[in-house]
Amino acid sequence: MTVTIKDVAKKAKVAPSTVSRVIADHPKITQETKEKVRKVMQELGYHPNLLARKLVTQSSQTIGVIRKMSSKYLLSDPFFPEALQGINDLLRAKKYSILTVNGEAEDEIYQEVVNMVQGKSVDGMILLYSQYQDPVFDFLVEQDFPFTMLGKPTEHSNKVMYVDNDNVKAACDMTEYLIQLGHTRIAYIGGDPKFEVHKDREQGYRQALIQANIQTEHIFRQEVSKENARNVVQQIMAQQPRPTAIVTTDELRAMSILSALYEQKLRVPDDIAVTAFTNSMLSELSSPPLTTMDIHPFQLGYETAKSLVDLLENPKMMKRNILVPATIVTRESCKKM
Amino acid sequence: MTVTIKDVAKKAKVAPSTVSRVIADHPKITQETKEKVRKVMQELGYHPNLLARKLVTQSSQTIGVIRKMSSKYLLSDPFFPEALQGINDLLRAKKYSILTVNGEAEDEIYQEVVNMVQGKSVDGMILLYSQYQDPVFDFLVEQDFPFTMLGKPTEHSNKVMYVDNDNVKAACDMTEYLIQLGHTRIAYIGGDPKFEVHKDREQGYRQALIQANIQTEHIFRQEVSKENARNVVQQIMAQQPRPTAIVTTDELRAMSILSALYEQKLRVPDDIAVTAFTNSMLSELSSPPLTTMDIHPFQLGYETAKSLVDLLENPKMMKRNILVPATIVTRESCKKM
DNA sequence: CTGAAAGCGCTTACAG
DNA sequence: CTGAAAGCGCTTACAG
Repeated sequence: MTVTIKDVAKKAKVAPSTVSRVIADHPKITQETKEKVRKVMQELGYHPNLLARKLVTQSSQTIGVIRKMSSKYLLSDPFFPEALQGINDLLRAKKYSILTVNGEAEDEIYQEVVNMVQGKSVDGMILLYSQYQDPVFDFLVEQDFPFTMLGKPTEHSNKVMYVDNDNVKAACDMTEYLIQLGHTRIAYIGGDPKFEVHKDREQGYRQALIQANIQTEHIFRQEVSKENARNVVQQIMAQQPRPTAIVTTDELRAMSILSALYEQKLRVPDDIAVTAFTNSMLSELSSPPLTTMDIHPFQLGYETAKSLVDLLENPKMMKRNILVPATIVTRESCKKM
Repeated sequence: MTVTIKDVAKKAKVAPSTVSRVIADHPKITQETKEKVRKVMQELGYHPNLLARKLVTQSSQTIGVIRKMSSKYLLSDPFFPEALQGINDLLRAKKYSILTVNGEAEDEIYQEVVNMVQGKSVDGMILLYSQYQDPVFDFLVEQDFPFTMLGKPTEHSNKVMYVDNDNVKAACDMTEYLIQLGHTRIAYIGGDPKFEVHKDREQGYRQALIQANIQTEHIFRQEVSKENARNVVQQIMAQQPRPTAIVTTDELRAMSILSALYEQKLRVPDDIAVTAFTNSMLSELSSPPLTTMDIHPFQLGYETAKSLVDLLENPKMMKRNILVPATIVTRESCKKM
């Protein structure tokens, strides 16, 4: 029913191997035969079966992209679509397909990853998160399977290639920016430090305070939700003297805080300053627009994919990690004290 | 190097076909042989090569999910992650893998889709958009390739299965809601009607006005951007008498409008009411929280995937389309006149 | 209940 | 420059 290389060969009166070589545009086939074969391919409506090619070449030309939704809010974080777009663009250019895995349940993800690797469905993997004691990570390291991470690994960092911002520096820079604006009482609202990114940003915040000789730190760790935001805002406002600025680690978190402040009729930036990370469209569209650390999600994704492809093309390459500089974009959510 | 079915067969002293049957848990193999073979599989660390299986069974157990980014802002629209999650969950449960295609350039997407179909890389496809005269759509219909759409097709709607809201009704309901609140001058801000969803929602808006005997319609079609929002708000405010409510068709659009109103120091809902569609976290987190038409993106995605799997399992099934009811969620962005 | 054989649709040394 | 042959790793009638 489907037309195969043999059908083309028969009709063109050549061997199947010749047809195969024409498909690959092999240099040693005469222009004449190529044209003849191509004409027949046209006539018969032939299209190579990729599955068969993959089986014989032992290469799937496919990359698995693993995303872990540790909580519902991560689903909406605009960081991921932008990073995925970067991965997508690079891989498309390099003729790789993308097989996605995303889920909440750790063991579901783990099982899918194992199947993909063992079943030879992918040539490499990209992990979109970095978490302490992650079974997927451990499995890939143990199998010595090619993969790269968007985010700094918590261990084996000499064996694994990753792409990340310098999150310590980024958070430190953001906090320093607020200090320069005259703030001295600055709160920090981030996520669970079992994720490397949150651990680093907390540390950056602390570092800035220390360097500025500020004694009191205000660290809040929470899932993003409206209720949590109300809670934190209440706690912050109850302090004497109260903080005048809030560093948050992403846009949804920042929006939840803006929302809680709005309910309390607190004005941003007049009553309190708020900052975010990521710099997607949300920072620009929120009211007021958010001063944000632009971590360049697209480029992070792009470079993560590029590192993986480089590794696949040259398995013996020296490992290298890439740090994408993060830059502050100032908008109306902060002002000089 | 990699251990195959043959290696297992040899060591277990059975035929390769027997090993294959053990993997498939074939009922006619004795428990005894099964155990023997499984033990050897364990010892050797055998894992079936999925590529080989797919080749011989002529089935990829993979679905292609096509997303088209007609503009940058669509990248950040929280509708998509939620819908994709629904697709993901259903397909995982049914043991299908997901191959994603997304891009801006129409011909790039088209080329990838053709390759996937011709190359037998996928068993079916899901289209996450519906657009007039879309080459991908035409190709799939012409090939009679199994696919379902999230969104109502512009043509061939008898041949194609789709899942959607009743967008005419949803927009009509939303407009009527505002009318019930006492608004009579209501503006509508949506997207290009070449996309079916926007065509329908415009129509629903019109329908509500007609039913309420309101003569003047205010329709704005625009890409989402801060500048466009400023522009539209300016136009709306310049009218005499000016509209007192704005229907927008998604959350990012609504946020851009809130943002422009905020700049103009116009208060929502006191000076003007604003509504949105989708009802992701953004509606809840924006300031003020948005009254939104909940279109249940997760369920839309889930049902779209389910329809496709049903079709694949039973190619002769009667076509059926699914409409997911949309429901208004009221929040603080509207109030009685 | 199990095995021998053919075949899925391709690629790639090896000859000539 | 092209062909015949083997093989990628599986599954599945067909026998027995």
